[in-house]
Amino acid sequence: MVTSASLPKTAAPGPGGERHECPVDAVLRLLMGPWTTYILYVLRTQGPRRFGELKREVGGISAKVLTERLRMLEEARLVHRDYQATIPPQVTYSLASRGAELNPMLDALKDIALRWQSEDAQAVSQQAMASIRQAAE
Amino acid sequence: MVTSASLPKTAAPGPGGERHECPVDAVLRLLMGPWTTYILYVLRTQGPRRFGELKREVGGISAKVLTERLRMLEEARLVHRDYQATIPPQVTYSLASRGAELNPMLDALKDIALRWQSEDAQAVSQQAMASIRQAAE
DNA sequence: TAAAGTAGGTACTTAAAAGTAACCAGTGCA
DNA sequence: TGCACTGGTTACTTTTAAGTACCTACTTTA
Repeated sequence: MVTSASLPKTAAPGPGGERHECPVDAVLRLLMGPWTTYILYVLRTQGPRRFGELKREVGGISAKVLTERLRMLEEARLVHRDYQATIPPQVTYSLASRGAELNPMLDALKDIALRWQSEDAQAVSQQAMASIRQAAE
Repeated sequence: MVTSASLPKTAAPGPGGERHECPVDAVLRLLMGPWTTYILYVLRTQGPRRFGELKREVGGISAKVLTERLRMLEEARLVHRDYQATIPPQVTYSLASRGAELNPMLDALKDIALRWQSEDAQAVSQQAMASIRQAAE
């Protein structure tokens, strides 16, 4: 068993026990599942969306998982849920202020990710060129 | 099935199919599993470490999962593996330059995470105070 | 002689997450 | 009349990830 006192503040301790010690990990756990960043991306770029619209735009997601994700994001106050008890009911989801707070971080992450991707693509194409040259000998 | 052409560049497409479309998601997938950020944290703050040391410092992790994570981080070139074929063999892991590139992003994420954590703690304590006042009436 | 440490690998089990399909109420539309 | 739309919920199945335990080969130490 891991003694929590011995763990640094940014630790992600054992899966069984005392999880929510590291705030960084807590935020990463919000973003990590499949679909989550995609949902946030749609709300960021397309603006507020109703449940059905969201489900159609995030093509392939099931209603169950979309509901789970939205509930989780709502609980973390990253998105806001507006329920109108009309018939049929009208539920609109929008990015809350906390969602917008993530933007600079996500943009920085995007810069890194794109740079690495192009570096890797370059490395792969160079490898391919090398093996073509080798085959030509 | 989702047509990849219809997906925005930051999409995290269906779990079955074409995953590695979104570079942001690709990086998040590196960081997300349990232990991963912890391993990087140890290498960032403590410097290069051997396998056994790492296993002891990341208390509670199994050799299997530590190996998996290190292999994944090595393949993504976040971590460098130095193998010395001595007897017994000596394997040292260190943070590669790509690992250091993540630092600004992780620091920004840490700022957000800590702010949210303290905000939430404050909200919880205010709620507790309110229910105490209510009980006192 | 036997245990402990080196850096893992392999097989099996378990638990969590995701996917699939059916269903709800109430109304509009053909 | 019967299907589709609204925003989900529930039960069931499948997939995936993680955990546990045991194994290697060689050396040092007690």
